[in-house]
Amino acid sequence: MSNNNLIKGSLQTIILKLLEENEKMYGYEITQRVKELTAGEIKITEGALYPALHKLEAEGLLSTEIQQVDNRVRKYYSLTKDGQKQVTSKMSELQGFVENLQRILTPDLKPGFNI
Amino acid sequence: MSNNNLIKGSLQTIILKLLEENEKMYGYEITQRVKELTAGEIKITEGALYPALHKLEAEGLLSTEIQQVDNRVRKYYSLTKDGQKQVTSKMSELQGFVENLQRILTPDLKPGFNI
DNA sequence: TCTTATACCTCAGATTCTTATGTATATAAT
DNA sequence: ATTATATACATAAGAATCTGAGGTATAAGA
Repeated sequence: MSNNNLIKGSLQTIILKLLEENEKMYGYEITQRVKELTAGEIKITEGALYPALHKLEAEGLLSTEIQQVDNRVRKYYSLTKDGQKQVTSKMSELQGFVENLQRILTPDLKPGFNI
Repeated sequence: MSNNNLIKGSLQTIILKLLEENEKMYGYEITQRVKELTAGEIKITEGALYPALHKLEAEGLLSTEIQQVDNRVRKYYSLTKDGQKQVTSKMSELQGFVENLQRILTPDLKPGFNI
């Protein structure tokens, strides 16, 4: 509820990874999934999510498909081929960063820590 | 060397934690320590570091002390009492965020993963 | 009827970074 | 003697990414 400023830079990876697991999702669904997975501790704001989705689409990593559900419009996003490739590299980039972070912040457990 | 955009938000915590372990450090020393701890994978740029140090000092978390070493000026930073308190909360905030990130990104290992 | 939930969107402002630039001394290389 | 690299500080323009507020619209529950 206030540590969300740490998200910067990892939101794209979160979106891509969720779409790798789910085939297709719409924006609102993504916010709810993240809230659910983190017990409400991380809340993706719409002001961050939608611009991020639009950017990923503009970069060719996501494709969209509009559906009508109960008179409501849903915009489904799914990974393109380029997007599928990017998931892997974005994930290892983020994992590598987290490992480096642990190396800096927990100097006691240097050799092999489990993630 | 390009995953540095993920640092956003965690630089303050890195600085505070290093100072908790080292009593006092100067800016250039911090950049070298981080480079050394991460095998050169994370490079703190001066444009990011110095403003961050100044901000932490302005917030009363760090105090400074200038020293002359070989006709060169060094500005040593150390934790104030407030700074010492903040290290703990910033650290648990960051650890909590990383845990939530793992919950989102690695849905396979939900129960108890080691960090 | 009003609030909450669902579902999309934009935009001003804040924060935090990168990259470039500037100053200055010391040392190693050419 | 000069140039490049290392040490050591700093600022500033611009980019990227977020927060928070606002807007539109439908559906369901109080």
